[in-house]
Amino acid sequence: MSTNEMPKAYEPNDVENKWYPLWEDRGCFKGNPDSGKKPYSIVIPPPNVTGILTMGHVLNNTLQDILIRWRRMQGYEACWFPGTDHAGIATETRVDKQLRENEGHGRDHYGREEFVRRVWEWREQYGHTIIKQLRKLGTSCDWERERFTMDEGLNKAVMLVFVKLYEKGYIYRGRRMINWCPVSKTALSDEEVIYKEVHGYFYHFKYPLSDGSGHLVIATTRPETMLGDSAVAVNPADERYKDIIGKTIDLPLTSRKIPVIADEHADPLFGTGCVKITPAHDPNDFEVGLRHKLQVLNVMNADATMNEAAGEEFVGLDRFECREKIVKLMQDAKLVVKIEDHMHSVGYSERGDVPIEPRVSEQWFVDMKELAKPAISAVKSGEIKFYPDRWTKTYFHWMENIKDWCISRQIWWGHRIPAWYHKKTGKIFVGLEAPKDIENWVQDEDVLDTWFSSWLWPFSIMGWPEETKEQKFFYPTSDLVTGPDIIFFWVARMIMAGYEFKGALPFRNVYFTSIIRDETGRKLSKSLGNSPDPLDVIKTYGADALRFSIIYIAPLGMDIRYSNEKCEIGRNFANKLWNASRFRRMQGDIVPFDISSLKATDLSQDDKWMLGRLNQVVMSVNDSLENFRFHDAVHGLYEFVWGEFCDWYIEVSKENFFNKENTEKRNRGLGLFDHAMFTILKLLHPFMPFVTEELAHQLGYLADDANIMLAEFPKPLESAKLAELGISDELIKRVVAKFAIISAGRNLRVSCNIAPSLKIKYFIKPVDAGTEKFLQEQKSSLEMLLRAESLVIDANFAASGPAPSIVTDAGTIFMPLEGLVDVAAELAKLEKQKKELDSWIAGTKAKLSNERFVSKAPPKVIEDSKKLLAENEDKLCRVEDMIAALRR
RNA sequence: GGGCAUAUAGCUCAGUUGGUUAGAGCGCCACGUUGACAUCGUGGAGGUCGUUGGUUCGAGUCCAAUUGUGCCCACCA
Repeated sequence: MSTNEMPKAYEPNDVENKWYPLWEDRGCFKGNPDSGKKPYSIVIPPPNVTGILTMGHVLNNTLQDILIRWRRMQGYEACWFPGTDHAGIATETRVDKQLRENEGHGRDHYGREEFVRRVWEWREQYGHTIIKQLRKLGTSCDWERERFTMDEGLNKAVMLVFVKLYEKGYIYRGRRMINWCPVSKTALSDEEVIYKEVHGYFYHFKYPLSDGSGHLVIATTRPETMLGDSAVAVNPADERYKDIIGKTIDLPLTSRKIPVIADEHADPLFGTGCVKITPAHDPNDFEVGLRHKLQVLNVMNADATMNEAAGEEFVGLDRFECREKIVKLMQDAKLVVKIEDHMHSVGYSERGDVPIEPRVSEQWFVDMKELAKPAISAVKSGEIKFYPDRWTKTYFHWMENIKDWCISRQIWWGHRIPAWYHKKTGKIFVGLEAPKDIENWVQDEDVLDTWFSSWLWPFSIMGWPEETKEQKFFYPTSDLVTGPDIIFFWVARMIMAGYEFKGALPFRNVYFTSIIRDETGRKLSKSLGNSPDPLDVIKTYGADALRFSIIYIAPLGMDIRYSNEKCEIGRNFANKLWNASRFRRMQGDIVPFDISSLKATDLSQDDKWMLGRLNQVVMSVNDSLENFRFHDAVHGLYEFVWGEFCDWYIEVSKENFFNKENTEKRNRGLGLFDHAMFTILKLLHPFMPFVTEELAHQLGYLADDANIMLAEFPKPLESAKLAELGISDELIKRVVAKFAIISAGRNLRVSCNIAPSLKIKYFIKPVDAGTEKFLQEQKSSLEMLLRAESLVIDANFAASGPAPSIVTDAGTIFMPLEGLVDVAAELAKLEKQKKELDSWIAGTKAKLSNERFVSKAPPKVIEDSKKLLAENEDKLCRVEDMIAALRR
């Protein structure tokens, strides 16, 4: 081995492209239900088949990959089930658009059967993009188990569920007011409506009474709907309008007379207290209409243009054109009282990005109330846990007020509703198979909401309704990682489906990810152009860097502020690992080493410190991951690897490594280094799969055909072993204090402008005999780290002249420089330190002499305070001595 | 209108059950190519924890009020 095999800087691209196919070929990702190990499973939130990888996917899938790799290394039979979602409306829109662009005709030109065929074709050609992209990120999904929500097996599951729920009476068909998207021309569920605060106008119109006795003033934000008005309502308790109830109105711009009715819906305190009632175009009015048996007059077409019922002069107008025209006509007729600016929230269609239109139509619904019950208690009892826990509140609120779910969609791409209508009798047939005498029946034209297949995902992906080994072994799944934006769409419904159809929870833990925003806090979106392409980022920084950085910057349960530059954190860190490994390679091949035969006498204090800290890190990484504290795990590792292992351990090791004479000692040092490095690589592997695999091989820790991703995840040493090796918190503290002396020595050098290359004399006056012995043993390493010409450790040291010095916990370090010392500056520095100590001591003394503190605070706290007080008093003495010496 | 979250260094965030006079990264300043690393090293400056009040021997950490910000739900004709 020679160093020129390892370039100075880590180049991730080749490494990543090399390992991924190898892992896949070697079957590293496979989940085997017969292994006899403990199961650990995750189902991917299926990305839309039309989708391309976004930063949101990166975060979400990195988290899942961390969990799955960690559990796999821990010895679980880990299986990550991947797949894609057919995304009904999105896909249909996409393919329709493409056909229009390429062939000049939209979907209607082709007819249902041909269009659906074209969508499948499209899916074959483009539908695997995101799956390929996920591989670039390093996700260790069991790709052989990839499923699509329109697969035959999943279709069977969907059909069966529909029939079962129909037979149970939970699914029904009804004429209801639903949310209608005029662009997609389909019904939507309540959850697919996005409310936006928009600026509009509040139009106050006069509605003349038919008997000529005057007029009422009504206010509306949607003048175009007046063409469909069926009544004007006033509150029955409203004295102002008592006498008008029962009269009729001549509805302007129409030839219709509509009644004035009394209904609680009218709020006497709002506006004029009179409200126009348009049963076909407003959900509240629809209810009023039902109560009063009013005519439901639909004045719009499916695309939200006005229909014949609106009147001749309005037919064909778009609803917004119609609005303007009506306002104009009302103004001409002097029926406009006023027009006010008005901010209000308007429901928009998620896909079409236009205001939805309330519309009365025949749709299929699921009555969710019974389904919700076990799903509520599962989360209440803690059988299913949410991380962060606060999402349970959102969940309960929705579940406890759950509404019927509108599941039919007037599109072609999706699972077709298994309902047939008899041509003559109109009878409804619902079943898995079409009726035998099919010639007498027509099938329902609608397809099911995409989520009606997604909610079965945790078991349909495992082959349900067939009884499969996979289900027996991997269901319920372990953890679910998803965004809180689909808690209702997906998470809640999966829980309901799990209990209803499998009789068991679908997953035990749900981790809700953060939302990714740009640096200025805006949501990432295509239209804002602030959405980086993860593949570009991977090319520039590496997949490991992207993965690591995004976890590193993800605050717990809050939004992430992302920018590409943040990936430098991960890139630099990968490079740091690379160079630490490069350094190791320069010291020669790996040597035989067995941690279990190690004795305390084999170890330097620095070794013990390093092993002790490494052990703490092992514990905390495992603990953090158990609690889904990814951020903590990553920060702990970063800090340890960079700030402790590289900054101190490698530096102190150099003395040993560069001295080739004591082979035994040197080899032991190399072995210890390798033990630590391999442990670090394993700990980091779930976060940075590629570079860790590469380095484990570069360093010779693994056979060519072995993989770090299948190595055992580090476990902490037993406390007996730690004690046996002389590793304790006390020892760790001592070594840290030694490092503090070195930092102080460097500080002295810089503050006196001593060239770093210049070797100088240092003196250390240790605090006590124990420390003196401890430091004395490590004199040569101290000399090296201080770049000292010489170092004297002497409890009785007294500077002969003015000597810059710094007082630390372990002792005082001096840098005597005859003639070069700026006495005033030194004094100022010491005075500052004295002042700080004085005030600290005064504060602590006051606290300790406070009777109530002494009587109420826990003994441990008091003891610690006293100990610190003594230490700091001692420190103060030393500082004062120094000041006196300088003044002499 | 209801709910959830959040407010800590110039920026982005840590800060576990209240207990040394608050930490990290980036940025900034100074110095530096010392036999892993300038995607680097060494040292340094910089916050009193949104505001007010309270509980407590002791509060960034608990409580109340208040202000700002973000999100969710409901509803406003």
